[in-house]
Amino acid sequence: MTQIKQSSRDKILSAAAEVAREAGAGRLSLDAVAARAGVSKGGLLYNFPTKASLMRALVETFLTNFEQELDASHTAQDGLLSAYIKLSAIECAEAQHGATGVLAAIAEDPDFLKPIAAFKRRLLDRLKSESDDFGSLLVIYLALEGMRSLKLFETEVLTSEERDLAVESMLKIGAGRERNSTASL
Amino acid sequence: MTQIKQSSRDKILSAAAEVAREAGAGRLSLDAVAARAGVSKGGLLYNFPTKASLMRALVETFLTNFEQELDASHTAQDGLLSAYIKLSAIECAEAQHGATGVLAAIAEDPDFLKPIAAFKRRLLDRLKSESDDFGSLLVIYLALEGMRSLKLFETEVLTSEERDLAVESMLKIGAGRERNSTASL
DNA sequence: TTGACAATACCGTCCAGACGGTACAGTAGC
DNA sequence: GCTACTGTACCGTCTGGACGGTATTGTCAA
Repeated sequence: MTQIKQSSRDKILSAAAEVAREAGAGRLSLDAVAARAGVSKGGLLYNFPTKASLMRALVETFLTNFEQELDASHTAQDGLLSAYIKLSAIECAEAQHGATGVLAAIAEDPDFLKPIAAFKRRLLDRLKSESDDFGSLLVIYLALEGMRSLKLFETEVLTSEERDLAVESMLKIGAGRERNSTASL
Repeated sequence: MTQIKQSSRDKILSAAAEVAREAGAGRLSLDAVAARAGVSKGGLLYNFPTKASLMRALVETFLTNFEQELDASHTAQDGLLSAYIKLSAIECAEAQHGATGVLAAIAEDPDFLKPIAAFKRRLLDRLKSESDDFGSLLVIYLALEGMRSLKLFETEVLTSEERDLAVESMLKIGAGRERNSTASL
């Protein structure tokens, strides 16, 4: 019972992300999402009573997924910064990811930026506490933010080789500055 | 005559950016823009026959303004990279800038990303030709992209002091790598 | 074991309102 | 008298969401 509910919710959420990517973030309609998810509009509205609740779920699942993956990667041998760099690299190398749905949520209501901003700030503070060179950390943090931004907008500005080179440089800059770490490349 | 037309156009363009920022990028309506600009809807549609043409103008003016400012900053004493870093810093420190309108255009139609991506790629290639250390350049380029992204979404993740520190670090990383003097554009 | 009922998970229809866009008559200033 | 609008009225379309209906599954007393 929870199985069916879960899969239906997930289908809707990924359908929403797909529609947002194809039609444009501001052109996400419930009808289109329902059609994409193979669900009737009534069914969609059963799972998400309002459009706003769908958007909220889109943002929340994205953030919690990311945090879980980050915590999973952040093991003993990898410092948080290295884990964050590598996770971001993997995410940006993937063919598609759920961030386009987040963009749709923001287009719908700019208030959705608040939890995202809080999340980012919390992450930066965590990174800050593990670094000795705040200046370099900031540059790396911003560079990852930039990489994610380019990916988010699906503008293929960088080639995959350039992205790899950028990640390599970041690890080189960041590795030496990580507190108590045996950072490997 | 061109004066009046220009000021009216500009009023509409900045009004569109304001509406986008306040209501959300995906909630930009012509009625709201007209009201904001102190112009009738007829007047707006006289200047911009379709919504798409308004969006196009929003993107174009943003890109051309940026390129003009960059070329103006890029003097003999300042290399292109330094100029780009400083210009980005100034832009991100400003209370508001026109990029929110660009976001609205993207929300309306993802195709508007194409000219933006082309612009970014051209800029990166120009920077590339003036640098000896492509890895560091990429990190700086991405960091500026990230800074602009944070500003674009108006998420005040970084304090102004942190932003200054980041810029300082970028200049430090980038300055030594800049290929001196005669740069062929 | 079965029949009555209830909760879940949808479907299909309908509608008020918002939106982009058109048309056009009027007018202020150069 | 032309340019550059204003103001209003209107149309067709789309959208979010409300609502009533329904099939399936689960629960529980008799």
